[in-house]
Amino acid sequence: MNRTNAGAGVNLLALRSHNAALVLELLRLAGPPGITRLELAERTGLTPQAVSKITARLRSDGLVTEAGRQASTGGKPRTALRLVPGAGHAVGVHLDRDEMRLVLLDLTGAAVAERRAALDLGAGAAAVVGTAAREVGALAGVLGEGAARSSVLGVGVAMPGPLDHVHGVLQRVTGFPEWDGFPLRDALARRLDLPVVLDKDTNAAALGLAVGSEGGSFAYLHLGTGLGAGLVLNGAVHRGARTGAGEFGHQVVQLDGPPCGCGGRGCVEALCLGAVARGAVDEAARVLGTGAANLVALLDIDLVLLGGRTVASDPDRFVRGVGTVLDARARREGVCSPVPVRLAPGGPHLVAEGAAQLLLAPLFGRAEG
Amino acid sequence: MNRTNAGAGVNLLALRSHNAALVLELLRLAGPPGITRLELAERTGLTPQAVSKITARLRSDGLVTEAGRQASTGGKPRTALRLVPGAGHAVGVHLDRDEMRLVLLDLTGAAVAERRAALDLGAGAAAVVGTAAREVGALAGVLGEGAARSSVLGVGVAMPGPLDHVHGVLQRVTGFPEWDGFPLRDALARRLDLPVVLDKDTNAAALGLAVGSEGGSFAYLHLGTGLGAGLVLNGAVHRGARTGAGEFGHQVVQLDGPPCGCGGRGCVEALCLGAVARGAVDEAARVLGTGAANLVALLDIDLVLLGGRTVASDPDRFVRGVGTVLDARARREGVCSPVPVRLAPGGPHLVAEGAAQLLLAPLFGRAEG
DNA sequence: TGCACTTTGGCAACAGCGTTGCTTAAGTGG
DNA sequence: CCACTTAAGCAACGCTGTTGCCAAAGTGCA
Repeated sequence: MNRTNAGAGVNLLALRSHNAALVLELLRLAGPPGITRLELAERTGLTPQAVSKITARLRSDGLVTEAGRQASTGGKPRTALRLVPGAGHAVGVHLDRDEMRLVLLDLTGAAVAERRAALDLGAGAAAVVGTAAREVGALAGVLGEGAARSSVLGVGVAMPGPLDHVHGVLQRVTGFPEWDGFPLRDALARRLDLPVVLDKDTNAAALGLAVGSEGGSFAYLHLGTGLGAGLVLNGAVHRGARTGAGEFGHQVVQLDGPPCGCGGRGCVEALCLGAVARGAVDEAARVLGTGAANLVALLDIDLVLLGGRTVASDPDRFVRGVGTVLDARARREGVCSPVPVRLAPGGPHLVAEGAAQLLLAPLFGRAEG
Repeated sequence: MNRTNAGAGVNLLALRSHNAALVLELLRLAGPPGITRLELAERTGLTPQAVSKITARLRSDGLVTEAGRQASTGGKPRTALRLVPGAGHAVGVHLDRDEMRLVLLDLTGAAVAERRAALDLGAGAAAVVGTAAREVGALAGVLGEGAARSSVLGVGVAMPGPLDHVHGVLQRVTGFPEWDGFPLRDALARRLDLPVVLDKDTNAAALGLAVGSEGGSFAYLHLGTGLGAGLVLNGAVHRGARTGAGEFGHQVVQLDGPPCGCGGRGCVEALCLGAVARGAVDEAARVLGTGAANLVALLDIDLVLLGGRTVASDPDRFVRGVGTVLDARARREGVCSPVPVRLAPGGPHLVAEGAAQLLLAPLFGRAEG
């Protein structure tokens, strides 16, 4: 359940869905081999009987099924339970600078289908919404027209910020002033007659990476044509009240440094991309590492994941360079185990998959934060 | 309730205490004038009847009492409810470099008594624990020996980090290696036979400031002999898994800048305090503002509060200087309303009061994060 | 092959939560 | 004085997780 803000009173209905979501989340983490009722009971702190009742409900709803038995330990063997992949689907749309990537995920988060299309933001809102709607329709078409089709929970859309994920409104699309303040979520929702959720690309990526990992905190640093971050704190994507969190590119790491396109001076993004343009990848990694170290120290992050086209152009050097800075900083602070740096897994569909996870998340108790 | 980690299953007992805590939190926010049952129902989302039952329990527990009636709006006037201040107390201890400050708070967070004592960390753990225990005993003595005395929930201790608030163990006390790894919480708890909670001074300050404000996110920047931060995200103190969050002083804002005592270069703390030492307060404020702007952008913070002896020496210039940097950054990013900067309220007892709040917080549903 | 033992997991009864429907209490206003 | 309005408790209820019990389904030794 959630924070102590307004309307956080919990009645029996809320309790039920909370516990059901908790069980679903553990089932999702368990993956195809499944998890037994007694393990669920142990991990939730609920009694085995409560878990039996909850899983019985989930089974009769078609979300969960039995999946064989485990080896006996001297008595009746435990029955494994697992998610029914086809019980729910979600579409994820990644609107990037020049192309649109779409994925269709099942309940377990596995990609069922993918699509790509060219994207021209200059064509205006109506055209883009139309294209997106057509692509979503075509993608969902693989499910046929029966129950599978109606299992689509909705569409998640991820794109570069700034935007407002609460209201689903774009604030600004650099280079295309006609998009200022466009209510993309509602426009697409009306067109598709499906729930739509809008979020920043970096947040979607972070959510995609957070799925399948328990609790923990990490930062996803995306270095492509720009530099941004997605933050996961205690297992939840941290967006801030205005979806502004993760603005990492214009962190100043060199007071009165070289000017940046944003009007500031000494921004990480400018220093980083400038170095890359000069072919000084190691220097770029060192700058990125400095920003990452600031972030890690400020938030006590467990893990740093790197991604984006620029990183992908020389992944090892970036990972090594950032790691070196973090290690040095950790050693100075007397921390025993430095924060690990890794290349973000997931490949080119990471953002689209994360966008789809925006709709799956509520099922598994990951509230929108 | 909390995150989806382990043991987050919610049974009826947990539900009851959650809703009770929610009601208590609203009663605390309402302060002396109190709040009516129907308002509580509206704000919690529970039915009036549920609130009646919950408040009846709280009244029979002695935590809540009726406090007059509101003006009628044409029918039976609503009855206001308020906390019973004396129903619970908590002691807060602030261990600073050279002195120890203690406060005794009642359930509403009001200071009932205060004490000060000299502190010599060089005297060793046993001596300090002894002094602290005596001071706590003397402070609690004002409650007499009856029910009031037994209403003391425990003792919160706040001191400079690094430390581990989960295990209540100090990691390092700069200048006094004999304190490395000292289990202060357990030592004091055994001595006092009371629950003890340990946290960083900046976190305690942030908690103290968070009490009485709803939801929201803010950063408390403390500039004294060092520079640290306390972060409150969505109404909860963000500590990180290792109580490391808020390490703000050694954020690098000038790559390869002047060396800092920590071994790094271009840390905010070194630049800031260096400027202050040179009498360049405006420059110090500008540097602090740069770090603050980084933090605000990264986390989408609503408010920045400044405190600490150095800030107190020229508060207006610091507030103005930091505000200028934040405003400029906000304007560049096209944000309509810049993040406000204010002097932290609360005075010299802020940290000690926050330390005491560490024990009151669970009653009001503010889980330890 | 049979029986004792272990372990799983459903059934039934139960306590306790918030909810609903209703009644009583305590005001206002004509 | 009485009709009306609003607050808040009482009683019955549905639903939650819990407890106690028992059938089901294995293992392992005689």
